[in-house]
Amino acid sequence: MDNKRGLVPRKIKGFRDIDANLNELRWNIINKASKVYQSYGFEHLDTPILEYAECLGKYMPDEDTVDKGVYSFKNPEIEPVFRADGKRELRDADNNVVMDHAFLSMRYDLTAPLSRVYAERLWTRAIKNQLVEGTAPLFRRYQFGPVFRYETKLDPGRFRQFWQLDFDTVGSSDVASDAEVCMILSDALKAIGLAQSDFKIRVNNRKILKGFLHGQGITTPLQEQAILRVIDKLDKIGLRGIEFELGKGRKDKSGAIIPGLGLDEKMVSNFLSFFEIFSESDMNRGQVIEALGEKIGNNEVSKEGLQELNRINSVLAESGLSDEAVLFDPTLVRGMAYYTGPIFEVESTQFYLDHKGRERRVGSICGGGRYDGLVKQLLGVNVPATGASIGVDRLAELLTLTNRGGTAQGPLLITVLDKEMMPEYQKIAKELREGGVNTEVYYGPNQGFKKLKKQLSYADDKNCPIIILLGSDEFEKGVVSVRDLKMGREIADEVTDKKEWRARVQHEVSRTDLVSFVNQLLNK
RNA sequence: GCCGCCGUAGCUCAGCUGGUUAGAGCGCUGGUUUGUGGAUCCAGAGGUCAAGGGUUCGAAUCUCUUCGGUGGUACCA
Repeated sequence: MDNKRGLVPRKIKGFRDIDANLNELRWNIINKASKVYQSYGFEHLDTPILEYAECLGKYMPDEDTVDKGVYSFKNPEIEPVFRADGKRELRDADNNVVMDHAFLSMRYDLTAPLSRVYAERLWTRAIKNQLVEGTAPLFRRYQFGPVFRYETKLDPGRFRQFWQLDFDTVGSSDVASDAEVCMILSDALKAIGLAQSDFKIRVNNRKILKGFLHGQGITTPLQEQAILRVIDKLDKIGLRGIEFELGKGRKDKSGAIIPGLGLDEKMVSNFLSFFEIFSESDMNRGQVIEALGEKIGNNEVSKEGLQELNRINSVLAESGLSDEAVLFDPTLVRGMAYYTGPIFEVESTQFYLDHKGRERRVGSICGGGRYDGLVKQLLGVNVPATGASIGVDRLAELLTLTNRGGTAQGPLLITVLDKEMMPEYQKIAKELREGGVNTEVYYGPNQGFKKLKKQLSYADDKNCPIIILLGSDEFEKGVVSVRDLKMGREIADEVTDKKEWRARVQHEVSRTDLVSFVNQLLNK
């Protein structure tokens, strides 16, 4: 029996190949957004794909395997191990430095590497206790690139490698910088090509909810998390669903039983009365602030949160961001536990039809918030930070699904009618490239007169704007046949006659005028 | 992770109350056209019916397990 392991070319589950069209879309998103980020003063930072697992804020995995959604493995080289205070290497009984293999992780977002970079720069000051809260330097950077998560269930549109496009401000506790996050997101999405009506930026402040929960006697982080998680589902399951999940639990339409948190009825009704006026309301930002003021009473944390919202509102108002563009939504939660203040989410308002004709939506395309405690794990000091991230792949998917993806433009193609004329083809190609035209000479099989058709379909598949035909006929006349495929595609529906079609798109051009003629066609 | 549905050619699917050589459309290859897109017409290649076990004289069809997909649900630093 043949028990040798075989080789099959295949892609790892949850990863994907990106074709020319998607790449064009992706880079268009990145370039447009980056320009906006730069215009606000953010600098471009890149960090490695791999980091020490401990620096990413995850627990040390005990085996070299995927741990809690993070791809990790043991570094093949050995390095000194540090003492708990981080100031020195750990020593063994003989006073030798302890060496070991560190665990490395692939980054699961761009925020954790940012805090590593920031903390690394301040490290010497921190261990000398020279770092005082409130004096940490300002650092603003943007970053994009792939991040990796080991997802166990791969829903459509959810991948194990995907791109993020982040911008963050570290070192400012002023919530005006949170208002700025909204401005940047709005500018960036518009630069990418979305209309104002295509998206809504929703804003909330964790402090308001937190204070309210405290007022209700919810104090442990675990309880808090559980309740926030339920509230997060409001727009999905509605007030009734929230009522059941906070209380006794419920059965969903598939028959699955969702256990409830078992809060008592009094508390549940308090929650409901807090949220009901905000669920599906069309209050403007000022009205939400007013309504919240009545709801939160004297709770200090909530009041602080409300004041912050107020400040954000006044900045937004002066920045021309309307109540339609940015709205305050006290029911917004967001999953991540590390957010400490204002939180943001950008929701696409677009619907699309899936292949079975069902109406669907892409949902959240950006997210972010203030995370004043993130660097603390590394430096022991709170450093304020806020920022947001555009989900590049989500957004690309949205643009594709709503037919705004576009097709990547191919090069001009020089067909090969006669192999003997290859030097001439190369010469023309060189001239065209020097004239600024992307030019490909056909190298595939099917060269020659008889196989021209194959070369033409190749050009078609590659979305080439122009093809050039040069055989002995043309050569003797000192001309080149130039076919405008781009125009050909445009008139294909109205012109059905083959000969007429060819007459309209194909031109004989003198060899000497070729480059300028081609450029004329391309710039038309 | 849990529950439901599904898994037949590169793609979309038909065939399934078990019965001889498993079909279609699109795509692909060649021809129609010894130098011209899409179209037309003709021909051809391509499948151990997801994998493995069971029931049976006989399984794409029934059954079990695994894997993969999908719709919910949970999780999402």
